[in-house]
Amino acid sequence: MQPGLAPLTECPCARAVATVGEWWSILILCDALQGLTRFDEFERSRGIAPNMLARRLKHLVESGLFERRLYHERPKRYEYILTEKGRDFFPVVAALIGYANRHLAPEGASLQLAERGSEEPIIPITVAAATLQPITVDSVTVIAGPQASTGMHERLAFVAAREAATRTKPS
Amino acid sequence: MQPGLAPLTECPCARAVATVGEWWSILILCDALQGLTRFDEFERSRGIAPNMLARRLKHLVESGLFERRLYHERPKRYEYILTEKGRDFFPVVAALIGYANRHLAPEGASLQLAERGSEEPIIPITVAAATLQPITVDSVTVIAGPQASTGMHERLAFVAAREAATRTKPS
DNA sequence: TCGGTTACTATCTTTTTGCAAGTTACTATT
DNA sequence: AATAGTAACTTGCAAAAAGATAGTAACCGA
Repeated sequence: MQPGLAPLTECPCARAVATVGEWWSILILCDALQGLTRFDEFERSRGIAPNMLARRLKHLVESGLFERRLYHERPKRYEYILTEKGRDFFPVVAALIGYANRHLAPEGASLQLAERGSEEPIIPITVAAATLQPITVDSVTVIAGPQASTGMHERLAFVAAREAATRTKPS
Repeated sequence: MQPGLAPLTECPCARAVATVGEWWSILILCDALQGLTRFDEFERSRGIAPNMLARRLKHLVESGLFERRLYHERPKRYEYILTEKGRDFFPVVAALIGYANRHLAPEGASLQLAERGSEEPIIPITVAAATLQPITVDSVTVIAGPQASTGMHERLAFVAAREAATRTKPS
């Protein structure tokens, strides 16, 4: 009755989580977006064990978020610089920082976003590109995209049915 | 020379990741934001093992993102409904979906955001609340918040120094 | 009474994490 | 020349977490 699981790899969230979804990857990206590039900088910044860091960096390089670049021959020294794909992850990190400062920092923020230059604090919000209307549960849903599989369509149909049912008998 | 690690718990990213940072939590939230509420709905939606699901749900309830509500006495049946804190995670999920559709779906999107009602597709962007300017690596930095510790200030000073250095000798 | 539903727990195996230590290849200092 | 330091890792191993499978408890409906 309920849709079989739409293949895990089809959901964009699942893909994102498979790429950057472990604990450390997000923190490493966060550091990188703040300008860190070198192995020992990441290592010391979070106190991550070097084997973990090596694994995560390898994965992130393979995923195309970092480029491993030789910056010094003899001895070979590498740094990890963000690709365009990596840099474009910033909005997600920004949204996460916004969320954390709203809900997970009752005593006040320790870190916030600011305009580069003026240092004017920024509060991040996620909006629809076309209308600039904020994205909320009440105003926005998900729909099938052009490449949606049959399974995905079934799943969305199921969710829509559930939603209609709860609206009839709200609480 | 380099700052000792600012305590892990102080970085908003680290807090967010500690709360919702595992693989499954984000996917469960994603489902919940689409309207699923019941144990077996989550279970079938992703094919998650029931022990895992129970653990994750417990954690999310303890973190205040879900409320476990009895919807049927005898036999006791519970559903998991999002709290305000849980619903406010939607912008982060939306940003993630946007990222995944841009960079991780070369063949095209299977799932996209849309206006509730009109079903008009929406592309999510993260902007500064005050100016509505998009948040990018080039235009936005992080600065210390009012509650920043000494360690955090040191860390940011280090990052700023690094950045100044790379600007002098760019590549 | 037999099967089905819902919401789990229990057990066990596999995988991942993370600490500690070691390695390689240099440069800089004494 | 010997020692110390830096940078970027790798290796080995114990502990923790994940994940598959199976079982339980309380009902309902035919």
